[in-house]
Amino acid sequence: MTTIADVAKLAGVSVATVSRTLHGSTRVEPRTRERVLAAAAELHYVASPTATSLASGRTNVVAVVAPMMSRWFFASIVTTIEQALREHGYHTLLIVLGDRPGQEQERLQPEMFVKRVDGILWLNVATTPEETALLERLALPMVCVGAAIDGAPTVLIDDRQAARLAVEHLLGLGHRDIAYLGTAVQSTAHMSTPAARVEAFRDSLRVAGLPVHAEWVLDIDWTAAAAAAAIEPVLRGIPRPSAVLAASDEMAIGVLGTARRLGLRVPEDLSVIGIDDHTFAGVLGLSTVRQDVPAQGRAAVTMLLEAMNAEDLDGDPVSRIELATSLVPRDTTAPPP
Amino acid sequence: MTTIADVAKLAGVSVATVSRTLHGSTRVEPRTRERVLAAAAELHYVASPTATSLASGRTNVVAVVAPMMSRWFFASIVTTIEQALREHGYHTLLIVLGDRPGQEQERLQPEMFVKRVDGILWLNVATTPEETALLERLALPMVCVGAAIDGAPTVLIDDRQAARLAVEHLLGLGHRDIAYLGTAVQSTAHMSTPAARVEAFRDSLRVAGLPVHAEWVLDIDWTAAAAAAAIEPVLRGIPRPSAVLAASDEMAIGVLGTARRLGLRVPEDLSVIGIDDHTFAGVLGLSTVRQDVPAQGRAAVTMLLEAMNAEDLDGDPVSRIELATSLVPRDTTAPPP
DNA sequence: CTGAAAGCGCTTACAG
DNA sequence: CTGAAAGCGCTTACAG
Repeated sequence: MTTIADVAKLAGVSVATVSRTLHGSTRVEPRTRERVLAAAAELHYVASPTATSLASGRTNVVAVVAPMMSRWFFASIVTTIEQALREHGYHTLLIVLGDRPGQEQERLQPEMFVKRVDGILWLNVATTPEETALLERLALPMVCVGAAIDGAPTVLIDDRQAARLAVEHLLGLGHRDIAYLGTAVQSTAHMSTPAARVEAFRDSLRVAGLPVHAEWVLDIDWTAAAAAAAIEPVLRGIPRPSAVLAASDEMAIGVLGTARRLGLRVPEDLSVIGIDDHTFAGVLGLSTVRQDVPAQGRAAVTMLLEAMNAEDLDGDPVSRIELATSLVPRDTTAPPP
Repeated sequence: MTTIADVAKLAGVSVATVSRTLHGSTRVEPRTRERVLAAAAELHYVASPTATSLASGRTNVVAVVAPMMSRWFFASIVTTIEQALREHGYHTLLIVLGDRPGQEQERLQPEMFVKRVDGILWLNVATTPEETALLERLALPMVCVGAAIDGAPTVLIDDRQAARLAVEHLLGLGHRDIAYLGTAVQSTAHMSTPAARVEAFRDSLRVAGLPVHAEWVLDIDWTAAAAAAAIEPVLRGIPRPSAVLAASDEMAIGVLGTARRLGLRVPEDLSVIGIDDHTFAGVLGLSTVRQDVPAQGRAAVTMLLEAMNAEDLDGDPVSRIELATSLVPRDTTAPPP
């Protein structure tokens, strides 16, 4: 591999001058600058990031921590984040943690971060107290998306509004018997999204003077398969709900599947609405509440860049960005039978 | 941050001894070993990966290059890969390239890899000749999944078999008029999967003595939305196919959506089959041909680890792993009307 | 078994 | 504007 010394020799200057013309703040005489650039190009010189980091103290790497990639939200936001970071000269170290905190062994290791990354983007991962403590001890610039950790800046959507929009849509259609999928499970107990959505669901019914059917509020793990299984007894029951609100489109798709298997027509016999506006929502005609995932990713990156470039590492701006959501009615919701 | 010198001082030994007891091959006297370990623990010492890399020449980082994260295949395989790499002490640098080669600017930069990673996992990304040349110049250990690049080891599925299984399933049911979605688009022209699948489709019909309806073989970009749009005129046409084979489940889901909108019952009026066994396939009752994505990810990691640890960097084993697929008939395929 | 020292490839004050 | 030199925090022969 060619080093800075090779370039210096070919250009007939010192390594310091090479370093300066390549990134330096100081001025370099145009002619020597050209010589250096030519030599670097000729040798296909690429500075060793490892040496650069050691000397400069910055790694230009950001850790992106997600509980999984297989869910639409994470796949989408990671794509946006990786591109936004790259535009700003940062590389993305991906850490997929799994969504069950405190399993067999510690999921989070200091080695993942210490002196390896300049900052952390924490995506909707529930933490144990030990993990929170570790992150605090790390004292790295960090921005959370979805789940907030202690005093870290956070970007999220207005989860209460999202659920409220969905409920109000169903109420407006005339529904009174509404099932809900996706309360806070054990593994997400520390996260605000599941709790906020189900609370808003309950509140909206209450405001409308309607009862909440406790046995129709289901506590499952936010996958399509779990939703499909959990909703079956409810849809077979008598009476059964005339509408289902799923806290995510993936769960809503599971409900669609079960309705089809049971011979229930959607929306004639059953209305179904989700939250997300998943890639498949349009194609399947799924009514939903849309959240702008790329916007969340870009906002998080912007906030992290600010935090990493902040002079004083103490002055927590404790910023918080909350994005609005919007109703997208499609074909799976209609007045009750 | 605490350094190796801090640990050495606290333990009353030299930094060399600390380094040795922490990773060294050489023996260290049990008592000094204990002192060092205690000191390291007390100080929460974590070696600077940057300094370690510079001194040792290895980064313990692998670049994972994917065209996107938003497709099921990539989300799934990246999850597996990240975990497999971590188990072996490697970190994952994620690079999302976009699926259109040769856009505005070069997608691939030497800076992404040079002296930054020990190896590359190349996931199904079509390359331009310039990109291939760059990768060759890099001379890094590399394993490809899906798309093969020059002499690099590759893991893929038997694409011809996958398409054949699907066609034979439809033929067995009595279908003779079959549409096909997902031939090689411009952006995937250099990749073997799209071509292999459509060729196997054609061959299978030919073997059965059936004609291929050219206007029913559609060239789209492998998304559900594109499939939903492209299949519409075909399903509205007279005559129309009695079955659709989509080269991916995501496209098949798009077809399901359009069939529903047009009031076509599946499978009574139209059979639909995909390839993948996507997370949603079970829930939606989609017949498909299953590919084992985690197995592909694990195989790729194993091959890359071997390549990175190989003594002689020249002896290309040019290995190639081809995994079989299996038919998973569900509810969306039935005999033609 | 252990320490002193060179070296990995950069950056960055400090002189000039 | 440019160079010599120290320093970033490790690893690894080389002596002892």
